[in-house]
Amino acid sequence: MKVYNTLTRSKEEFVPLTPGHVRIYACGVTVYDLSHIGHARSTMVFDVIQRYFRFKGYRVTFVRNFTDVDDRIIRRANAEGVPATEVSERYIQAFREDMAAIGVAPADAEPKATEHVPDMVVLIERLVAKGFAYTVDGDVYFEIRRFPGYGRLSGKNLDELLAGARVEVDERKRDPRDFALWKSSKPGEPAWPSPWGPGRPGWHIECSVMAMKYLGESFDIHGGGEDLIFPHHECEIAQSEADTGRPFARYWLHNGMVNLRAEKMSKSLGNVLTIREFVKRHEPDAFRLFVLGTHYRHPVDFAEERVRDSARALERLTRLAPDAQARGSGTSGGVPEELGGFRARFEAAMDDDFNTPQALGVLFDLARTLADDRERAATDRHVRERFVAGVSELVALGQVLGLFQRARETAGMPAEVLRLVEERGQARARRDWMRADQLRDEIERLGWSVEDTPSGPRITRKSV
RNA sequence: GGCGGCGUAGCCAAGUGGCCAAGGCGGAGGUCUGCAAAACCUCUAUUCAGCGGUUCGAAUCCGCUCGCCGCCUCCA
Repeated sequence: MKVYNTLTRSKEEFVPLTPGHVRIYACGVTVYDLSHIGHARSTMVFDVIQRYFRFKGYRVTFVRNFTDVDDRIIRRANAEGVPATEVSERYIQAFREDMAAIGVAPADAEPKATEHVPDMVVLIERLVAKGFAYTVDGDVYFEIRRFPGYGRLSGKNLDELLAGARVEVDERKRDPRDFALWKSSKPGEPAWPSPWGPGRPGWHIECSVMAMKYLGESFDIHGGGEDLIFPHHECEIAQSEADTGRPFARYWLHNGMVNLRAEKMSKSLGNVLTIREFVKRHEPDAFRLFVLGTHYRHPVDFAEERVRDSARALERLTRLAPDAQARGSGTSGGVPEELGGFRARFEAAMDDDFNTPQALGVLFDLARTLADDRERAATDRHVRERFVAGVSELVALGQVLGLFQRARETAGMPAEVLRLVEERGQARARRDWMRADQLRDEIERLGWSVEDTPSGPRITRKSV
């Protein structure tokens, strides 16, 4: 299996530190507001990576943190006149709901920064003791010059970094590029006790501490959005390795951004679409297909129209079996030999740095074969058996990507719609076509559509 | 300015030296059908931003040009 490692800027053969066990840390969100679809993509990408390792038979320990101490959280809390924890808890809850809505599995551990402050203090103390950090007026800074590897991950040249520094120079720092490990808190800000006085941790230190606490001083994969490469991940490496003297994460994986109107989606640009808003209009699996249709390292331009294309593509897979989306139908007995090639191709694609677009291509190829089988299933027993086994295989492979986790939305179908559908069925039975068409129109008005198939009416929610 | 990436059919998107350049959406034709759909089948890039070069052979390697994006500041 090969993965692209940002550290070496090349695809490398993946070999876990402990045979058979993969340890992954993915940077989560800062919980100061609702998460948007850019967060959704990043989270989903690592969800799929994690799922794929399990599919390959690895034991996986997957950690995704919450940053719940941050300037923006404090600002919001002050604006609302509530404690910071109220803001962060609200959005942690929202994040979990959003992730559940789009089928992202919870991580094995989802630690919060505020629950690990004492551990951070300990690490900072050690960095001070070892001469990598210094104290100024209750703040503690990491002295990047003391860590020779600084800049390696992001490919930054230290001199150029200094020249291009756009941050206002803090005269108290020994070097403008030094970053905060600990910030003394002002009145009204959350504070924790420390040898340097009450304060709160800098952003980067939390991930170092939580990653090492849950995964060990060295672990396999550290992931996040590519916008975190510098300075966040660069600083994590410096802090961690300065202390342990050992390699921190061995493979660094970064996902591309979600753009809206050709620009990176971000709060500061005001071009965000929240997950919450998104799922009102689209099926979760349509989003998954949309996201996985582009390789994770590439940027993806968001457009409603493209999600609708994905929704139509999804139909191609789900129409194969009315129950294709039913949970649990993914377990299959024997897969006929002539279908074996699909799984092999699927794995080959995924083994190559999680090439989900190619893996999806395999799924669509399989779907085409099965569609043809279905047409001929009525008259050929062998073909029928192959079709049934093939659909199981399709569902099984789709589930590796996190697709088909829940039954189609008919569960949320209003009783009214159900009643109209039944009435229409009766009208059709007496060949009262006029009444049947009239009922179909009524159902459409309620936001659902009916299609007649050999096995009965198929009701789906109309998307937008 | 520094670093990194991208430019493949109407749209989206794989492919990074050699069978006919995956797959999806859209489109065209056909089969089927109360109707409408859906489904199914077939077709839809002599060509990979442009120009040079290396090679028996390049979308894939090298150089230049043009266009776009990200990071260098909080950011998934």
